[in-house]
Amino acid sequence: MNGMSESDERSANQRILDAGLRLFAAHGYDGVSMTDLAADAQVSKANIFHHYASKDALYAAVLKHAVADFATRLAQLNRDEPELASRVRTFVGWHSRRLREREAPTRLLLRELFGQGVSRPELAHEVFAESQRHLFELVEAGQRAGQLRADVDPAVVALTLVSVDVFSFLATPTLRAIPQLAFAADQDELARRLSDLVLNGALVRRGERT
Amino acid sequence: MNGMSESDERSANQRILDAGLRLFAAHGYDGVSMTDLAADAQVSKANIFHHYASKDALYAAVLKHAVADFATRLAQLNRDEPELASRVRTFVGWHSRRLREREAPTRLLLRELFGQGVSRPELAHEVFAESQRHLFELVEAGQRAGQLRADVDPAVVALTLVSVDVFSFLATPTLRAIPQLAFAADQDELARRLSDLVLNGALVRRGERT
DNA sequence: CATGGTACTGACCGAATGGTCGGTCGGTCA
DNA sequence: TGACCGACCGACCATTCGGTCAGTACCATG
Repeated sequence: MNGMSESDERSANQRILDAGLRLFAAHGYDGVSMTDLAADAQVSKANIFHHYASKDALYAAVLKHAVADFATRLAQLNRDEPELASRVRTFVGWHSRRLREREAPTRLLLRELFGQGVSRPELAHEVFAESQRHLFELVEAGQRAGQLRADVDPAVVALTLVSVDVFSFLATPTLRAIPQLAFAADQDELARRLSDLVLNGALVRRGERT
Repeated sequence: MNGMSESDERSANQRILDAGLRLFAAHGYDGVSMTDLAADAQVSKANIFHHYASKDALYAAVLKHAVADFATRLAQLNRDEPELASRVRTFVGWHSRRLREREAPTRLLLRELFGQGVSRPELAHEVFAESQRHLFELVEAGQRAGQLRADVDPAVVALTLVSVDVFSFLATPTLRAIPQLAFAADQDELARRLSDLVLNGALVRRGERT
């Protein structure tokens, strides 16, 4: 039995990692001091340096965990949905929801992806490329099935979908304050409207209606 | 004649503001020290405090200038372009280009917009809302002219266009490293493909081809 | 010439920073 | 039992932080 009085049975190391994830995600590398970290993890500052050689090393470890966490969950996309429109809608909603429910790792990775982090770009890079790959395949499958135009670049579709998801996630507070855009704070509503736009386009057409 | 030996005839105050813009945009509020600022502006640290009451006050001033700079240039959108498709393409290209050519203020404003700044959200908020308003009008005009579907929400179109622009801007280094997405680093190419997707949609249609 | 105001500086301050050190404690294994 | 080890801590260190202050140089107006 260790000395921890109540609850919080996690190892000190785990608490450090958790605190790092939460604080670095919320305030950025420079916005968090080792003293903050130690207090949040209920650990002595010296103990953090016992587990990690430097603040940089801790940040790197936190980032690595965030990446691992993300990568594991990426594989579970449902491929068996028959209708293409709902497959796209499902992906967008799922992606959008995941950003929010894993807010801390998302923020951390985005910072790296945007090159504003302490520059460990390769990691975030991998995660992003992976999620894009999934979308490429989805679109290409739609093209092979003859449901999607052959002359649209799958990359534009993929880029568009995740861009809107990411932007909506990051700008949520602002969007909520603009009545016309408030819908974007609801992931399902966003998925519905966005996939409709991307699939059907904004121009009027001569023929049918979906 | 002041003591400045060569070139750099700008006032000290202006140099401070410029340094603040550049450094805060690149490293964030916490990532920049007053000593860094002073060195970059070729001014004594005490002089900065002579012009601005605190680091916060300087940051606020820098942010205000960035906003002003942005707002002035926003009004010059060409409304006389007859064809709708090229109007959209023009807007996207122009917007995307402007983010890049005004990189520092853009980064500063985005940080605020994403709520990761020192929380002065109202300012960035205004700028964003304004650019969205322009797009709303563009789309609504298209709808009145019968060129755009009446049942698409102008807000989704607007959100989509700026989302992709912003994401492409922020993630440029990453995008360049992914062959399929490298096109997004070229603003004109991005404008072309994005506006095609948003206007025409990805689904195959029975009738014509654009 | 005095006077006063503004731009500007070097030297300095207490607090906070990332990081170190000597040492305690509880367990493991020979 | 005793040697050893990793987890852990309080106290401490040099440096840097944002900010202050007394004073100088310069220019305008009386």
